[in-house]
Amino acid sequence: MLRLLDSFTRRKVDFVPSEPGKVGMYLCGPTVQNSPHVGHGRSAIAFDIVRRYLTWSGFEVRFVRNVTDIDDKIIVRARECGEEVGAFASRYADEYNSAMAALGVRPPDVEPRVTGHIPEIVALIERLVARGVAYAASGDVYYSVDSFAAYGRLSGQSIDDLRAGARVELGELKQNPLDFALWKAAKPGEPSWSSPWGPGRPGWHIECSAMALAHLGETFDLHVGGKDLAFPHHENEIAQSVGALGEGTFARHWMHNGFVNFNDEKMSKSIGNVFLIRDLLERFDGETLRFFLLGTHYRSPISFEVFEQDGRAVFPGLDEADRRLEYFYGTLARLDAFLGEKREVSPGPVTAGADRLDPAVRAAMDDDFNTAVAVAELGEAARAANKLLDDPAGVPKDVRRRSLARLAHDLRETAVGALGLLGRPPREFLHARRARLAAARGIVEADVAERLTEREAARRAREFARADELRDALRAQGIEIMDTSAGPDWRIADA
RNA sequence: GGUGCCGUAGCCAAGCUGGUAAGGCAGAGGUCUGCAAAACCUCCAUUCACCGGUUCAACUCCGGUCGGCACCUCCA
Repeated sequence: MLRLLDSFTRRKVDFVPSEPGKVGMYLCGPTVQNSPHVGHGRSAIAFDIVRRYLTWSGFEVRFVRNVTDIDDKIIVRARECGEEVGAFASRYADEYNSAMAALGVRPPDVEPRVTGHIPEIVALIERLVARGVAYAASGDVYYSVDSFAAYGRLSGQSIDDLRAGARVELGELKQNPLDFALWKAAKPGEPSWSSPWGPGRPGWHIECSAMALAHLGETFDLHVGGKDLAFPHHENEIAQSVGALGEGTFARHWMHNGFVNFNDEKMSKSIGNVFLIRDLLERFDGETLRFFLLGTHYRSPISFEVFEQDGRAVFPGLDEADRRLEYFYGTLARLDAFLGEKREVSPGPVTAGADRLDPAVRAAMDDDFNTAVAVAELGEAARAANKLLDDPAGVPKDVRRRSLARLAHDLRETAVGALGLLGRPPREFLHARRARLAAARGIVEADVAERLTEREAARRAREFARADELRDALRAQGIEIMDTSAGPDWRIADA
């Protein structure tokens, strides 16, 4: 039974979708006004995992992730760039999607855009006005938080608490400083759509209500997003949706992911400690970033440590993740080499531990998507595989082969199904990694191959002194030679 | 001021509907190897910021203290 921590009730609950076997899920996607940073990646990956695991568990998931392609900042930024708003937003939406693809995030089933849902938004606002929970003022429309008794429940605050801390100056149009805009009257030169209140555009929160309702219906199972969206964004979404449709509508459960912190402080554009995904991708494989992020539970803050060494940024966590991924893919490569073409798992007994990965990963994921434990289980399985590969003593041949086939199969199956990891041919990852590290150190791969051949000749002639000399020379460059039964191979030594 | 989160070995990080500390990195020793590397094996927290309380039993529950972070304004 899958259990998840519902951030609305702050309790772990059994997850039972309203319609058996089917799940409707909404994630607040990006406001496309800038290049995506690690925090965007974490959120996208965290919920990609939720979606993947639900799907892998047999649910039919309808996953909606919107693109907010019109808002104040987009207008300002587009103007700064001298670009037309629509083209500007599209450009960043494309960048977002390609960055997420590099992180192994699968595209949503539906990717609605705000500008494609103006009629739905206007209709929802009209409904709120008709119900008396929203009011028009000089071409704007505001939501009256006082009309919604449950306002603040998601974020655990009362209207009074919020009002006390509100830093917003009381705009004369708002009846309560906490009231928020559903519709904003157009200022000269801004993109606008016609509405019963005159030309304008949607406020920040209404679009998610409208698009979620449009694509998932009046009630759906999961609404997810970053912790920072809980207030006011998600709070307002609830107010709008329940305000328009009544009690018991909208999201049944809420999930929020934690932040990525930089040296223990939240990444923030104003502090200037934001790490762009595209910059990190120049140095690390997208899968490495994903692996690193999955090492921490989605609700916990991730400390993204960075320090400078020899004038160059060093990311210890990413380096470690990269090395670990090399281990996993290396294990898969060994398994593939052993199994050859016959990789199917035959029925019959396997060694102790060779069949525990699948249930262990499911148990971990069933407990509020504990990816850290799932990854640890992957490690246990890889170790068991390597051990059996290294030391066949005492294990009947057929049992050994079957166990290794099972391990190879489950390693991939669970890693891909639950975590979106280890889905590539091992050689591809291994060679890409080596090439990347080699390039960073100015090592020419062809030169290494040449020296390796030279050393092999020396070894064959049993001129070990000469062979060792060549190896030491390569090691001085940070290259490690690995003599295997299939001939010499090499890797970049760990820093 | 209001609200919420966090503090587990040198570092990263699970566990927290109570029953006696997963995993990874680093480190030490070992197996394998012509020598190595990789891989594998063994060791590495009598203790979970601190102080009280509840309990037969607390890292896990309650109260308090200290320290850190976040939200209340745009933010994944």
